[in-house]
Amino acid sequence: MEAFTGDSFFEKVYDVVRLIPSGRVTSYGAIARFLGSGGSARMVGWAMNSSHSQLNEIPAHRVVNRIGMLSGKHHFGNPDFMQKLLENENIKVENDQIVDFDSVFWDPGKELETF
DNA sequence: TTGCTGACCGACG
DNA sequence: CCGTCGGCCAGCA
Repeated sequence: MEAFTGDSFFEKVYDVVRLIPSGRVTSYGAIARFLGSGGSARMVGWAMNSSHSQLNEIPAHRVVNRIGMLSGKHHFGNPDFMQKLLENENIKVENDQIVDFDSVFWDPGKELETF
């Protein structure tokens, strides 16, 4: 995948997040592990925090923690905005948690295993 | 330059 | 089962 030409860890994260198809979600740890950083899942979240800085729109609402909880909803300006976006993609959210998370989970390492 | 913080995760008791 | 702790690394005061 020549798409992953990002020099920094952040740009790689942005690339992966952008590749998340509509109606699917992934976790910070999955992205971190896919990038080979393993335990640096926090950096993925931090990259999301800086994602507003990017000119490209980052679908950060498709990135949640490993249990499918909308841990970062408070960073979307309005807490309900993230859930709204997910519901707009046929992803059910209940009590700040994605319903049937296992079905909508998108693993970069699995979907992009050719990498 | 040093040190604290953070949208996480896994291990341990 | 549930609370706690360490590690990961880039920004910022």
